[in-house]
Amino acid sequence: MRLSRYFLPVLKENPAEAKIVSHRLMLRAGMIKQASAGIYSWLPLGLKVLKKIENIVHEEQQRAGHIPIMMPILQSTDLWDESGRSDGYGDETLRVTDRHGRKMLFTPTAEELVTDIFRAHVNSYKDLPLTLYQIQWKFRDEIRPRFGVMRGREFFMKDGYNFDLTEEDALHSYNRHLVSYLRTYERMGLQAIPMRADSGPIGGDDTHEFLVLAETGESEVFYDSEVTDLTFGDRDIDYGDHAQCQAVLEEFTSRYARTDETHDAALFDKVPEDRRRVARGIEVGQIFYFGTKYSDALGAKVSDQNGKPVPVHMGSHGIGVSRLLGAIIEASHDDKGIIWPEGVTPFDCGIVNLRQGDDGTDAACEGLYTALIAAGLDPLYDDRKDRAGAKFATMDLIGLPWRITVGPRGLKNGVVELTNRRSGESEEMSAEAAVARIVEVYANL
RNA sequence: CGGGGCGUAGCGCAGCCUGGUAGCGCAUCUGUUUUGGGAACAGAGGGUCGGGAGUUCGAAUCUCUCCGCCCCGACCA
Repeated sequence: MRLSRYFLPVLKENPAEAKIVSHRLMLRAGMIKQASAGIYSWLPLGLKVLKKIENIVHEEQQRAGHIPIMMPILQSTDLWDESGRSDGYGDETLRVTDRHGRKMLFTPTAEELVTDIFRAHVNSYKDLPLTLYQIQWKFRDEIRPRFGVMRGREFFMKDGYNFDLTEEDALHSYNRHLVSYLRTYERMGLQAIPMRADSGPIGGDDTHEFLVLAETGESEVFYDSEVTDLTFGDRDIDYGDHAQCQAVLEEFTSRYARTDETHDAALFDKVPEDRRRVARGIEVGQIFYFGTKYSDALGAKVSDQNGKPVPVHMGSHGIGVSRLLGAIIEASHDDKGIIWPEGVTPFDCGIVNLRQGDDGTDAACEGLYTALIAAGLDPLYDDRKDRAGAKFATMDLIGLPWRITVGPRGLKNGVVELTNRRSGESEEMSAEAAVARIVEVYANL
């Protein structure tokens, strides 16, 4: 993309309403525009990152064998009357009445809808296990929306639902989700720690929340510092293997790590004192096992091996996709702006032309631009006739991980400058070498 | 919902107390000179001062009312 033809409305000054860094930077980098309290329009740069995160979530869900569907944003309240959860979300549920007087609500979560699909079409244990998921807009009429996309009223969420014949199978689904979530967050450059949590209105016995440590997090968290040493990495895992998934769950959840909802001071005291940590965290996901709560209420049964109808065991699992943008920025920024991890960056590399209009630098930049595109990358070329400082400030603000700077001085010696946003380190090399280096970085993701 | 605050140009703000018909910085547009870390000069455009009602000869300013937004708390991906 050539910046001169893009729509990137960056702000030099901080909007007054934004108090935390991720919100400020998203507004300043021209990623979002507030439409009303807790509701945002996604501008081109923000939408690009949102889609990248969405893609990673899709890929990891499907790698785990989960099947994408899409359910409506607006649903009838009938199913909620049936599940007995009409007031489950209370005033957070935004209700509307259509022209015929039918009561509808904006989907805050979709256990009822998905269970209705299941009961209509699945009748045999042979069709299990089944996990359906969607990435779709949700609406919860938060008492006090704040922090930009971190606590919006409208938000983009992946919500998945597993259906299993037995409790044992359903707990494997739970574990499988935990494993797939660990992979998902790591691909975005995030460490999200699973912590024992409270189940809230979804209900259920087993539940873990995934927390990204950040000073601006809304939850207080208590953990054994050893949990921060754990990484999933790129280990090979068979998502169908119960023992393997169970082992990962034990590896990542055996040490003390809880949110304030479930914190147990006596247990925490058993952690060696030098490893006890109290911090704040941002919730970016949660997994639940709730057995037959909804299948009983809604009559979601299958015939078992003996031909007897039995209610299915279920769980539900969520990742806050739009919230993740805020969480990533909270975890990865400096005083100049955002620092995107390569996995989610809106553009792979920036090209800065220090002397726009100069035949030599123009030609060199065009060459780099086409070479990067030919290599399958997505560069952003700042071809505006602007001063260097302004271009660098924009690049730093929007946080692209790599930047190639092209100026007449370097070109005399046949070199361009390759800069890493995170380290700030620059290196001079030929244009070909710079392209090769960036290609290599993204190939290894 | 309880407590606090704000609403004046795209963004950040002053003016309000003590009424006299709107201003500053940034951004934008034009021109000239510039160009290796947010350029300089000259000029220009852009506002029913959140809406309504009232007081007054006269309201951004005083009064009432409605709306919107932000911050602290209870709730949540």
